[in-house]
Amino acid sequence: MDPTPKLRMTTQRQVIMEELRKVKTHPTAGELCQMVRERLPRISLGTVYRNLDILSRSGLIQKIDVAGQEMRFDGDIRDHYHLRCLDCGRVVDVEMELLQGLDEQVAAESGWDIFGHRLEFVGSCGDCRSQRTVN
Amino acid sequence: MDPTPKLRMTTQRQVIMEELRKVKTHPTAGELCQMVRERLPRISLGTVYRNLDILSRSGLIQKIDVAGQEMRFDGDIRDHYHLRCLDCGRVVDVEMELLQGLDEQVAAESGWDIFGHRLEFVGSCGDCRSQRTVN
DNA sequence: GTTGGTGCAAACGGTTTGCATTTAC
DNA sequence: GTAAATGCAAACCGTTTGCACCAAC
Repeated sequence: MDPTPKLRMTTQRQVIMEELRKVKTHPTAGELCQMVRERLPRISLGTVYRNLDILSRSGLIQKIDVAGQEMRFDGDIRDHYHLRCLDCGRVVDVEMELLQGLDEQVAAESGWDIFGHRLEFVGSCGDCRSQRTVN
Repeated sequence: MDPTPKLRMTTQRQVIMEELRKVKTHPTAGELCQMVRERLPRISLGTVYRNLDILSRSGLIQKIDVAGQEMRFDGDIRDHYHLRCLDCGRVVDVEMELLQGLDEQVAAESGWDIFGHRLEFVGSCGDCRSQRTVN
């Protein structure tokens, strides 16, 4: 059965977590791999993916699969919402209270078990907007 | 510059729209291709993708890129929220009022232009839940 | 010493694209 | 007749996986 194989804290895993916690940019696996390579030049992208998967399953980081985009990762495990720029793709946190009662409302209406919700705002960040008005 | 090439209503495009509007299941491109092939056996998946892209850009259908999943398409173009089953992947509509004022609130807080938001509930549908309790 | 982890490269799967041919207008 | 659309197959790209070697415990 092998219920929960015990995690080993390897150098790679350690550094991946540290680098991810260091930034607020919600990097993709590839971006994070680049960051980690500054300290561990021989780390492979496959290892980064494997660790990001394990760490998010363990609840140590968050996988934020932003709609229709490359997967991104967040060292901040508190539940919060995101805002995505349609022009440059960057993702930032939204400072906003969590919406209360919605999950219960949808559970009652649908008859499903509701685990939670994902709210994502889409727009254009200041930088991209000003570039667009130039054109 | 070629600002907006004029759309031709081909048989393929017509049938793709008809089949998509016929169902409430938010099919993937592959699923829709299968459905369309009942009527046009020689249609290619590439054509389906191209048409889905064109139709959604034209606002005739909706692309619902559910986070981290295969892309799905919706013949219903009214703004509405979705509910996804984590076990079987199906996506259904949520009967719920649109949340008012959130976009303005986030725009004010962030300084971005906000185009809208996407709200997606995740849970387990009745079928999958009952299967799980069996195990 | 055991077993989980790593690096590498190949495979995978959804999506996009190049191109010669067909079709709507 | 012309430009847009099609079918086909290959390319693309993010992600996963198989495997031999390595390292945490």
